[in-house]
Amino acid sequence: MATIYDVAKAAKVSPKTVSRVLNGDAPVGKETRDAVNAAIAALGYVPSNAARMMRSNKSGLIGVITGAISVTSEPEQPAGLPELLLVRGIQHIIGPSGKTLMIADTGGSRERVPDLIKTFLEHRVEGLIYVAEYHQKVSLPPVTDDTPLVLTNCFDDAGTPAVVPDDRRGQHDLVARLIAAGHERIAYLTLREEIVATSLRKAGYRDALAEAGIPYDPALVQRGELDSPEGETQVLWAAIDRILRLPNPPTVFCCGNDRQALKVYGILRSRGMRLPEDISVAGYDNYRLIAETLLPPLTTVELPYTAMGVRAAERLLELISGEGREDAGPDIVAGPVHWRGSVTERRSPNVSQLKLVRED
Amino acid sequence: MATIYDVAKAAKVSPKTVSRVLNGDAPVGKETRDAVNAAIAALGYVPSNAARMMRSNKSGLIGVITGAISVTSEPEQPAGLPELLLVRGIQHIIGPSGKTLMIADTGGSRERVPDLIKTFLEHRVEGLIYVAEYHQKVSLPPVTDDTPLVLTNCFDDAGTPAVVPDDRRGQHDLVARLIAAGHERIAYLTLREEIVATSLRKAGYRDALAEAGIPYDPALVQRGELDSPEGETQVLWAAIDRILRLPNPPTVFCCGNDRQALKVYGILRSRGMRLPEDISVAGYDNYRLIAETLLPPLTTVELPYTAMGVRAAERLLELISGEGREDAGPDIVAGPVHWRGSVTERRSPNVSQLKLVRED
DNA sequence: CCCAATAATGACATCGGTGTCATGACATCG
DNA sequence: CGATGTCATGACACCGATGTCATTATTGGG
Repeated sequence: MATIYDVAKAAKVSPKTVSRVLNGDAPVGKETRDAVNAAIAALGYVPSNAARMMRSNKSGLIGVITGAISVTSEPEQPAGLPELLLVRGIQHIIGPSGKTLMIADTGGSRERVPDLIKTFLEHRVEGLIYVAEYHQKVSLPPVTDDTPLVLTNCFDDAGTPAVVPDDRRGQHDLVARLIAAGHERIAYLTLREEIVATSLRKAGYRDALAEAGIPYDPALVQRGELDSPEGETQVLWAAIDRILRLPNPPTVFCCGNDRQALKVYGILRSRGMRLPEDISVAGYDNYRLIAETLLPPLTTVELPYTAMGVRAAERLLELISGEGREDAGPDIVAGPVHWRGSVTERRSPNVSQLKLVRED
Repeated sequence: MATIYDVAKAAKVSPKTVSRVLNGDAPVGKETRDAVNAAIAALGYVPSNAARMMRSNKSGLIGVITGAISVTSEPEQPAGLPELLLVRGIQHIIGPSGKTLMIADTGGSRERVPDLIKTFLEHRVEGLIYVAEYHQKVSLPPVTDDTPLVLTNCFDDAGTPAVVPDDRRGQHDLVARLIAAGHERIAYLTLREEIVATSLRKAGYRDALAEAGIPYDPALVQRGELDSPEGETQVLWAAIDRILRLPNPPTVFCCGNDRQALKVYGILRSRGMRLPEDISVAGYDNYRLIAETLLPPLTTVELPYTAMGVRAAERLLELISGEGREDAGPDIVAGPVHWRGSVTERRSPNVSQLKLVRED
């Protein structure tokens, strides 16, 4: 590959002049500039980032660590889409900033993280973003002090800058909207207990009930997922069965996520119920491939992955430029409710009022 | 950040000796080695890839160009999952090879591709992989001769090394399996006509019919998708309605993809049909989130994205090492049929014989 | 016991750019 | 008209590693 010296020789100028043409950091005579540009084109010269970096000590690189690329476990799960959307949000900010994203994946095994960090440090990345597959607590090996780190979709005990979803508020907003539509008996099928989101969302569910003065009925809240994916359908079947046999059954099922809602559609229909005439269903995630494709389309809460990615990238850029503070606590990002045909309006809700709730 | 000189000073040796400890390319006395390692740890020294690269001219980087990260159009589509799986396959090969992946995305606009290529060349990537979102023909701007390029999920007129899915054979295998299960009236709901996959799969469908001596009935093949996502459900409704009103209706619907199959489930059920007792359904893609979650689980053909990524990375590594030929034509990768509960066995098929078909 | 091979280490040049400083040719101003 | 400033350009050192070659100490073979 041609170097700046080759170009200089071809254009009969000094290497430094070629450098000036490339960077425009000092005036260059028009004829000289043309000659240099011609030589560059003729030789197919592309400047070497490595050499440039040697002097400037600026790599222009941002490192992203994710498991999206090769998740081995949980085969039926969305498999990386959350991380994909997060990375998309990150790219949305990093791209225009002139920096380049380097993405590495853990290959599903957490032990590889230190290796990846080391590789990134060798490339002298200016900042690091760690992306988790679902909202969780993590503990990463320490990185250098010089290189800022932002956690996304996760947090740690050390108070590392983090961006997480507002699960509590999301569930609250959905349930509040259901109540506004006239639902009062609201069943809730949860995800696994250990998941951070589960407790937060349960709290949000109770918040909304309390606000509306509706008593909390534990019989309406059933676990719809096991630790292992085995026999999941049966668990869900049993949970739904228990709830529907209640003396005062619910008018709507809130599901732990859209995928669970997809299963619930099948189970309810196999029991001969019509959706949404006989029973309403709501999900969580706004996993559009499911939510928008299902018949009827699914009412759900958006997990604002893209927005979180945007926020994480912004925070990282602030930290790099020295503006941001390391200790500013986690950023909590809420996503909107998407109201679709899977929930009946039992009475016309005062939507304008709810919009205020949504936007405050 | 500490340099090799800092380490050398701290360990009271020459920089070159530190280099030797790092690379193990010449014998170093035990005491010296320990002293150097201690100094490295104390200073938190991480070697600079840029400086290393200056001498060796080996970047150890592989560039991947994809639209996965920020697809703007087609909101309901799988949105990048195919590319995600492809990248996973690529990573599976590149990671162990000791090289590092750099992933850049087009941000949905093809015009950015030349820019991305330039950025990669500045980083002196050793090879490039272009990943398309669906099987299609592309025409990329020329890259340097030194840097090998492999197209994945796409191909061009110039005969650039490429890896594409075997849509014809995939559809053939599925239909052959349906026939083996006793189905003879097989409806086929297609995707958009312009898509490469559509014509290939239609050919595969006819191949399988011909092999079994079943006459081709054009009335059973209906377009189930429009150019724009508007009114998609209506089109599908109409297509299904036309087919079901035939004097000799089908026993199974083959869908253009799993997402379409999800919609077809809803439509058939809203017509009061039971799945799979009254009618069978098959998909394409093996989009597991849908195929495994649906009730009943969906029979489908796998689009072997991961395998294609693996193959593309292998080919690229061959090209980089000089083994591979530039002109070896496209690699066509077939995926297996996944047989699940959405298709009834009308007669016990000779599966062992089919397995042979599958594995040859 | 001498010579050759090997171990262990360092000095120095080099990779491809860019920052610093110097230089000469004009242009402008008081 | 001389002093000063800007334009246009080049010489040279430097960033942080590593390849080459040189140097010294040690070991083994004949």
